[in-house]
Amino acid sequence: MSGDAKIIEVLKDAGLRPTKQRICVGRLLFTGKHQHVSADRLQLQIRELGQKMALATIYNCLHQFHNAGLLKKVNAVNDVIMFDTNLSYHHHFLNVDTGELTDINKEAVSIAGFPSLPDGFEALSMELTIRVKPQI
Amino acid sequence: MSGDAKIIEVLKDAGLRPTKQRICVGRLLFTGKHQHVSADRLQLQIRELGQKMALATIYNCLHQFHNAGLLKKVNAVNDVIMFDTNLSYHHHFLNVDTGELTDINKEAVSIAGFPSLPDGFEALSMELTIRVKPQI
DNA sequence: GATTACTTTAAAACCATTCTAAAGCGATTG
DNA sequence: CAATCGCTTTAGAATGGTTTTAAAGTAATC
Repeated sequence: MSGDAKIIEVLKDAGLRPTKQRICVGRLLFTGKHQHVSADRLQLQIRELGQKMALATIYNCLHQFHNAGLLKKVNAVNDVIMFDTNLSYHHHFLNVDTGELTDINKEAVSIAGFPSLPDGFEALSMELTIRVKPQI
Repeated sequence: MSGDAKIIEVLKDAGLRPTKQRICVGRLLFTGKHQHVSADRLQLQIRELGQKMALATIYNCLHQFHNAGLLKKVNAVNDVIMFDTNLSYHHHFLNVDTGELTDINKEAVSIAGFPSLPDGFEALSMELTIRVKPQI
């Protein structure tokens, strides 16, 4: 399990105990390839590995990872909370049929002119969503 | 009720029977001033008028108005479906504390460069959301 | 005015997410 | 290594926004 060592380190650095469950979720998420996940889909993936984990635990993990800055929360889609392993500033295509998100190449879009914020407010983040659907 | 005549016309043009309930909701929505509403908030407004309407009816109205092109659906906020009476292309500030949406002046932002879509997909809409919160 | 089709309604169902409180486990200490 | 302490996990119940259901109501048509 040399792969787990890295994940255990990441968890510890984030101030999270490296429990069996967090390591399992971490292994699925931090593969190097960015992905967009929901708790539900993660549970399926875990089941496919022959393992079992309470949905509440998966939600716990995702929120803890998010609070630790290991995941980004993206606009919920069809009432489902989605997390993104790509932490850098970027935008998304949203397939309205499936709810699937795809990263938009950062260079492909640029937002020109930042609007002045309402008085007394500060900006936290900014995200462009392009809703797409398969052509008929 | 000379004001209602206009709303009845709008409903008829949309192919919707001008029922008491649809007229009531229409009167609250199509005031000339754009707004962002949820079913819940609409029900409160209706109650304040001393009227009563099943929540399911309000949801029905909102979806029917949306299907008829009288309302735009905007990104759900805190698991609440929001509708926008401003049909033109524009963007939003989202107050993360309250869920309140505010239109961004169209001229204040411009999106430069449209990314090429995934193969076989067509774009439906595009929306920029700037998450804001009150300064401490 | 009767018929017909569409609407509204209250209540139940739904479903993603969160909460609860009891059992489990990781770390620390001696 | 064993005992302890506090954080975690868990199953199941609760929550809350939205949708469905099926029965009663109402707009339009003839």
